[in-house]
Amino acid sequence: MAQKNILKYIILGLLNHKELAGYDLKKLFEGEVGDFWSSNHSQIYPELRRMEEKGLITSHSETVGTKLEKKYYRITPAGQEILSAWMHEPLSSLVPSRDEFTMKLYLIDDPRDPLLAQLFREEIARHQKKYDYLRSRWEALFRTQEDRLKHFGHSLILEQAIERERQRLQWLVDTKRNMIQ
Amino acid sequence: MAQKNILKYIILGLLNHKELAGYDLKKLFEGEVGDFWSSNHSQIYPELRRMEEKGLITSHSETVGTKLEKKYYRITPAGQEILSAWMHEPLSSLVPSRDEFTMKLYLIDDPRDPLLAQLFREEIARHQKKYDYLRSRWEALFRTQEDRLKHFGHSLILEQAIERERQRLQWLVDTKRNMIQ
DNA sequence: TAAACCATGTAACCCGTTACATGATTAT
DNA sequence: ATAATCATGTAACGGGTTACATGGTTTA
Repeated sequence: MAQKNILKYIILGLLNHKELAGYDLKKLFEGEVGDFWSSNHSQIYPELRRMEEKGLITSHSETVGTKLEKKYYRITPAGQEILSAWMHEPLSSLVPSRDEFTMKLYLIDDPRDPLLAQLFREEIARHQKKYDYLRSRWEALFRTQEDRLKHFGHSLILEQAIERERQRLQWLVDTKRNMIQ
Repeated sequence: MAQKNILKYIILGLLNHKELAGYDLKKLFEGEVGDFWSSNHSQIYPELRRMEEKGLITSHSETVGTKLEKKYYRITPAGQEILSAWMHEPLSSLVPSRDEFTMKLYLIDDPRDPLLAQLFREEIARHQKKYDYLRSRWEALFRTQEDRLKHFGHSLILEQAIERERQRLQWLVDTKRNMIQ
């Protein structure tokens, strides 16, 4: 085994709410799910086929217009069992973060290296942008308490991501200021 | 191309300080570098061979004891240029975090689901452990100002990681408390 | 003398990305 | 008309993990 196939469980989890076609899943990964997980259609379609072979999902086609076929997938009891088992399974161990900023910073051993300030500027810009984006997502999705309750998990991870970006930005700005003078 | 080969630059950056054998790199990835990046020897050795073929590094063998050979690698001017170019290159875009906790949380839409509290307990335990570990690493490595200056980048990313864990723990504890009652 | 560690390699496999490919439908 | 989007697939490739494999050296 190389890595464990988490995509399978994500798909099961999404299908557990309602039936979806591969294209719908792709759109979800480009939209609201995409803030936390992404996947390309070239990975989704073969995965769906394998999951159907294993009996975790079933499919039925519907025609859109006159010729175009849309293949909807629905979770089976077997699939729900697999999903539930995964949800109850302990979390696997934390993996190192592995971002480029961290690694570049690690390799700079001289506080006077001019690269240092540039690196911080870049990282600050990246995270500021992400922070703003996530906040706008929250505004769009969870302004009312009703929306927050209806998609409880989603609102939680979005809030957590916003907090994470806020904290990271603050650390970056503080550390940069302390370094420069 | 699938993913970009960052390991190459990490290795170049490590060899830029002093010559190292594949086994030394493996040990670094199990030790202080491992907090932020990890790699197996099965990936390191072939990578070193490819890098030597491209002229980024050179090797010379030394015998340990009477028979055991240790193959030391040294960065070449060509390798230093590649490393410097990467260091000056803009950071590539942020990728979604993709951890299991986040995804499981996303799939829980009911605030009363008993899985919720269990998930938080687990995640808190994981991050508490990581937090304690990172703090002990900092204590071991950077108690004196001299040590901090000597390995400036390393001390910075360790501090950042500690802050990150601290903030995440706080969010987890606060959110769990608000949820439960 | 046996266990732990040093030291280096290869092979199999899976995941995820990019690119190739085709055709229908809708919006401008 | 034509561009954008819908909809579904396959192919090639690189990175990373696990397992297989071998032998030397040090330590308890």
